[in-house]
Amino acid sequence: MAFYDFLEIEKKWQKIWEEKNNFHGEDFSDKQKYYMLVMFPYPSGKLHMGHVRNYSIGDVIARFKRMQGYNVLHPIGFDAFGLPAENAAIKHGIPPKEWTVNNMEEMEKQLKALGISYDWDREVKTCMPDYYKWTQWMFLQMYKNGLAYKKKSFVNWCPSCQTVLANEQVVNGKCERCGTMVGKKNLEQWYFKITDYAERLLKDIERLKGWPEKVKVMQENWIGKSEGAQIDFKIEGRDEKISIFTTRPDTIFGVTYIVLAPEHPLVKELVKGTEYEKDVLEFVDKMQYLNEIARTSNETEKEGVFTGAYAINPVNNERVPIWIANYVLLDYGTGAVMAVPAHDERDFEFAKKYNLPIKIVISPNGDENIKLERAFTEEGIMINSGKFNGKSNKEAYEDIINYLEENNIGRRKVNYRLRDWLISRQRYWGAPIPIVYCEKCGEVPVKEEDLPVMLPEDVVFTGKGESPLKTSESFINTTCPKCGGKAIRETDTMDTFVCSSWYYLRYTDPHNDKEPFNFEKAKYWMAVDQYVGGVEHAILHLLYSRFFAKALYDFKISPVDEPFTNLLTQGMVLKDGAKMSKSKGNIVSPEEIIQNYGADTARLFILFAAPPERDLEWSDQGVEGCFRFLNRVWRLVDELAPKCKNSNKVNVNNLSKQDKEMRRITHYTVKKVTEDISQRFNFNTAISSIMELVNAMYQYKDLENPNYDVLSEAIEKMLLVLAPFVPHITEELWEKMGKQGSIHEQKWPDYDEKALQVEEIEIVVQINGKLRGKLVVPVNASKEEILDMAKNEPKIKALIEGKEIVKEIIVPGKLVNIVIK
RNA sequence: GCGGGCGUGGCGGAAUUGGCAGACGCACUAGACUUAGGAUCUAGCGCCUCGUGCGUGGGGGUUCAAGUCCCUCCGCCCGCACCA
Repeated sequence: MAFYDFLEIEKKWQKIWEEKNNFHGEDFSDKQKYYMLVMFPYPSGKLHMGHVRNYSIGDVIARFKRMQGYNVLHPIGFDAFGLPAENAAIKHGIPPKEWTVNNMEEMEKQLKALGISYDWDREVKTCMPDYYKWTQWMFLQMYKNGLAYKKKSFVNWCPSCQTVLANEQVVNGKCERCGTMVGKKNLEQWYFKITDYAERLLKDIERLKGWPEKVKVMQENWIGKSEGAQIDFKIEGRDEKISIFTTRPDTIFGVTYIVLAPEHPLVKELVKGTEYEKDVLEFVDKMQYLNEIARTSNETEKEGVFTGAYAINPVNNERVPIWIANYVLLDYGTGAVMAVPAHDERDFEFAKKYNLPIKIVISPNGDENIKLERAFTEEGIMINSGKFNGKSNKEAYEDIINYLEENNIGRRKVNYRLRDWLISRQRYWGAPIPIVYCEKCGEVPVKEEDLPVMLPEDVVFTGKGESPLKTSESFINTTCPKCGGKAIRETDTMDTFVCSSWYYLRYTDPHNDKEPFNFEKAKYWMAVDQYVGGVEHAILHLLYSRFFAKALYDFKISPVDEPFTNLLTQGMVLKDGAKMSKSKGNIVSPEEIIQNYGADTARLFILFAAPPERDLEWSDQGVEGCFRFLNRVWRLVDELAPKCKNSNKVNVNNLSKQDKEMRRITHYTVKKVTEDISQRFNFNTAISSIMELVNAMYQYKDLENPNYDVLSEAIEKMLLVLAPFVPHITEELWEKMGKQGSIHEQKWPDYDEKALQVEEIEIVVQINGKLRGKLVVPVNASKEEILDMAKNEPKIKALIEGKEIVKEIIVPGKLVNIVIK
């Protein structure tokens, strides 16, 4: 008997698949298309178990859909720009390109060793000029359409990565990549105007029926829509006004002070030359050095100072003091707030601390004599609010906005938390922003035909806060595309999330050198039918990609305005209850597992141990178990192949009871696996039902007279349904069975409804809802017959003897419940 | 605080519509084969006070019947968090 030599088998088939190139997605095929996408990896050097899980899930779906007759696009590539490459250059003197290319080669080998059915012809690498040329082209389209602009403002600065970060890349005040506390810097930077798309990004979440609720809620919160009013307050003795945003215009009569963010541009003006100047500027200074988290946590105590200036409440001309405080943020709303301590918890806390007046304008029941222990934020009746008194605050909300608009002192306003996407990075290893600065013409975009703006190689990596591109003479000096005069290049590169915001489109036409992709090809393949990846991209990559799709759709470049129809967020791979990490020393290397057990075992374990969305606890013994199962399959087919090779189609008219039962299990398994994969992606239960089939086959084959036609059918169907999970062993056994062609090019098996039917079924008999006996009855027995048989079952008969029967419930095919007193 | 998810044997997890709780796998126990076994096969395996018993985080409810529906409490994980 040949043993299961997984190393040999996997090598053999990987070579054949590569030569035959049979996982190719065909443009414009008549077959129905299916675009199966996994999030492409950063080329860190080695695959980790998270990758293995991601790609195994994707591969099962791709192979399954292919067998079901779809024209499947299943591509892979590398998100290849980014900091680690540059850090390697600083640390070890290896050029970023060399480091990245080596890593990609290594990871390609590992992906191939896993036997994932990628269309390798479509591989994209974002760091190559043939790709980043088009990333730069995308920038130019954004620029042309007014969605790319430059502005100076306080930005997030990671001192470790020595670059600015987008808001999305700051997690709990820390750098999303390296975990360092992020600071603030006032810099001139490039932005994409994602805020123009806030409403559409929000509204279209409704259309994402195939996305997890969790991700949709996260995006909704991130966009953070709130409705209210913008109201102008005059400043006493000045011409300027202060505009505030509020969601509670109904409380405007309760305003007792105004608060500006410390960085608000008016602050310095208001205090200039006054006795308050010193204190205020000191406070502003202090705030600037605080990081985001210390500044914005609601556990941080509220602090503020009076500016000495007053504003006038436009509805009642009351004079209210203007303060600055840490709890007001410059970049939300207008950076200024009207404070209504009676009806806002934060304002209440602040007013108590600094002894500011509290004026009640909404009362729970209309009563004016009420005392507040804390802010009253619920609904009520308007008081102390002039002509709005006596109305419900809900009604007053509308009336007051109308009043403000009529008198031109305020207007209805929708505000979003989402801010524009900061895309400049002061780093080398990214796509250069295609802009030059001309002495005469100023900021000028590079002409499309001059793309790509190539990354130079004569750079010095200092790791010191400025783009290394500044050290390249050959790069920096250029001529103006407009006037031909002397000009210098923009030295910042683009955030790598720009590269990954459109890669799914490039896969549809990866070798096009005339345009980023052909519209018709993209139209054929898009949208992505199933996207699989980690939930850590719930906001970052997934929101940016949605923005790109919409912007490109508006420019008539993309055929779709939502890129991903269905999204599966896989759980993490844990070891000893924690995420695998170097520092914890709980890493299991995919390479080692493949070496010791084979790729098929690795894939099988990872798919079997938990449903895909859930976290998965690594278990060496679990791997062992999966390896045992594959050996069981191997031995079974190895033993039976000679007897089954030349068998015929099953003659259904000539089957014993056991033959029928074997066939029933075979066909039921096909049904179950088909449903588990296609309806719910429950690979774990699909695999367990195949295990049950194999167990049943072991029993059956050792009977006195097994029917080899039945066994042959069972083996064939078992191998077919197992093929998407463990592609190598099934291919080898398919060949052993004397079958023609690759198992992966076979049609997904059907099941025969008739084979599923049984003549007798087991029925549960309950007394008062408790299990008291079992009964085998003909499948077509009537309710009366079933009840009769149940009552005559000796055990049941004894129990109901002499008791009054209150109720009898018969559920055909399931149970009988006799209720007695 | 708000939002989302989860809680089932020693462990990972099944139970699709309210209908036999614990499929499948791991671990464990006993046996067979064997020079040997960490291979393979067979059997057992929720708990206990062994009953007409108990049991899906706790308590209550609806129902002939609840892991599943309702109420309530507890615990854990994830996301957001002074957003005016």
